Amino acid sequence: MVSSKDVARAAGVSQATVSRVLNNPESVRPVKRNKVLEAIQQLNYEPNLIARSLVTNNTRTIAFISGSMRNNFFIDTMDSIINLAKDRGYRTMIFFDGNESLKDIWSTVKGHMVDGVILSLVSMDDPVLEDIMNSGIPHMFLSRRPRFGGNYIEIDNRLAGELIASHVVELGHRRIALLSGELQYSTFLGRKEGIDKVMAEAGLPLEAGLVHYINTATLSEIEKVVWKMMQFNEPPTAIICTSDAMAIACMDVLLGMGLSIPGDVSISGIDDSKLAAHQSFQLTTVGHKIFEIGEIAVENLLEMIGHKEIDKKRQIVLRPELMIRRTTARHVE
Amino acid sequence: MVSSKDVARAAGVSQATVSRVLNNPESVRPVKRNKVLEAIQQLNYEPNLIARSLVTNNTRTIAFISGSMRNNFFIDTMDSIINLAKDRGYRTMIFFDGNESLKDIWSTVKGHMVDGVILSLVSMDDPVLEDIMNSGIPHMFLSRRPRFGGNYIEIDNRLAGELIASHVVELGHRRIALLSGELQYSTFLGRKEGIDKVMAEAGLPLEAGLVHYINTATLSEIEKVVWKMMQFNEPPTAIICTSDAMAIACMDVLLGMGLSIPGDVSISGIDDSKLAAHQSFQLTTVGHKIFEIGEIAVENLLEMIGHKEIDKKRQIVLRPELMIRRTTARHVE
DNA sequence: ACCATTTTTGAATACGTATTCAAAATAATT
DNA sequence: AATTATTTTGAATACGTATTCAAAAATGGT
Repeated sequence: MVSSKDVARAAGVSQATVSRVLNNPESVRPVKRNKVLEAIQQLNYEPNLIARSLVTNNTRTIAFISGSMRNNFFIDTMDSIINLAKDRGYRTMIFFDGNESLKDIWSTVKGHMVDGVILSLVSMDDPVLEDIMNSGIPHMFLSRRPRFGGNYIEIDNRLAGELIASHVVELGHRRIALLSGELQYSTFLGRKEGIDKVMAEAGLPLEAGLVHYINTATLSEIEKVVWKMMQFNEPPTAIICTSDAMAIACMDVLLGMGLSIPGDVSISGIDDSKLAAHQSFQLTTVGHKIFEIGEIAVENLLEMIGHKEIDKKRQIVLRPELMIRRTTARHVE
Repeated sequence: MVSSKDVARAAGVSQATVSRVLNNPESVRPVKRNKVLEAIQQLNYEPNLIARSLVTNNTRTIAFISGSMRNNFFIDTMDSIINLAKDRGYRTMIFFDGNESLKDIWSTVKGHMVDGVILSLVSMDDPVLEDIMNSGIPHMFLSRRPRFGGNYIEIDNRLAGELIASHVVELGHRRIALLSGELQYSTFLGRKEGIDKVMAEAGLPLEAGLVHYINTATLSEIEKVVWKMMQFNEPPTAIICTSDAMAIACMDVLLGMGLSIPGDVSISGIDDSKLAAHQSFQLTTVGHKIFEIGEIAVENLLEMIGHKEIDKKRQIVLRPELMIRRTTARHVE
């Protein structure tokens, strides 16, 4: 691999001068500068960003710890994060949970000396959160956040739950099922609280057999669970899913069983991912423009990286809206 | 940031010993080893992977130059690539085209000193391909490949085109439209050739007004184009799209116009992305297990990185299968 | 207890870059 | 032309790690 030393030799200057041509071209006289530029062309030289990072102590890279691409929420946020970061001159490294713990991912992220991190996949009480918040590495939690503290952006999950539950209740449904994510995640806890509140007020507390907690990383239980529920003497007439991804998986199962949506059963999600709006789904859901969530996360992160208002607490809660589409309908006996 | 020197000082050993504990623990006596491990714990030390890469000259990172996440083909391949690479101990950096040229992306990739690259987004005659193939950096082209040479994995695109066109023709369609990707990409060229062949043999050469070349990065023209075609006196009764992503976007437009699929018009894709199989789409398409494509690319790349059969030409062509689902139907006058 | 081997250790160095500091070259002023 | 101020340059160094090489320590055999 050709290095700046090779360029220096070819151009008859010192390595320092080559470095200057790269980082501060005006500081070197045109004659030499051109010689260097020629040599760079000639040798097809590309600066070693690794070595550069070592000395500058910044990588112009941010990390995004994301959930699986099987979930369109993460696709949408990832897309907006990568694109905005790129516009701002930053590269994004993507990390998935897989089966490693957050602790292991965090080790790797720290090792990569990224300038900042966006985390989308933390449970509320993970012991490593303390480390993360004290690490001095700028961070934004996106959607899922610690129980206490941290910089985060999320939608008002409680409200989201209330909006969707009210909608379903108002449509006259009484046997309502809930497919929830695991409650160690702030997102799903908040959503469920909102739903519980509305259901209680409506005098329709959720029945045990109709509430299921799904592993949102794999969604693997959904098929079995939905299939089973629909075999009941009185199957649910509506299934509230606390994410679009679950709703879409759920629809796949129901349609596969030959049921019609919303004829036989109403389905709803939460997130308002891009896919939910597709004419083939027209999923009723609640959310806030997803791309905006990702962008706000990046904007704030870059502010912190740039030391702007460094100690301002960044805890942003967006107000979600109900998107009534075509997977929910009035219940008729 | 705490370095191995700090650990060394705390443990009362040399920095070299700390390094050894990390990379070859058996080579240091248990007494010292434990002291070092304690100090590591104590100081919450994390090795600087950047610095490590600089000296080892490998990053245990591969790059994936991908198309936009708006296209499910790339989501599926990305997912399988990242996961398999992770299992093998490699991290994946994702690069998108955005509006930079492949040349610029390639510069960045080279700067990051990745151990290998998977490219999914090259046109056949891009001048930078020469550089890439001569760079000495192990590479695999995935799906899209150079006109000549290179290591690649793809499906038999010509056959894919033939299969889908035959299917549509056999269903009795005569006014058939084609939504093709741009022909500078091997993928779309091959697919169109297969389609053209079948259409010619059937005595149904494609009419000018019914063939459109779509910018597959944005898909932005699709709405206008489809809308326009459907206003014709004799609109097409089938639209062949040369990617699932186009087909799904196309369906969105048609359904939005109030048309029924396949009642009013048959739609087909190519790729067989996961999403195409969803009950809400049931898209007729042709392809080969996508996850396998990604995995084969990774396997081969890692072989090259590990210098196994280093100079073996890796040009793999998979045989696609026709997946008849529910978006195509017999044409009745 | 002695020497010969083998194992463990630390000092020094390399990786490729940016940056500091002092020297050299140029420009500005008299 | 001589002096001073300014700009441009190169040598040296630092970043944090892995590795080489020689010295030191431990082990084995007698």
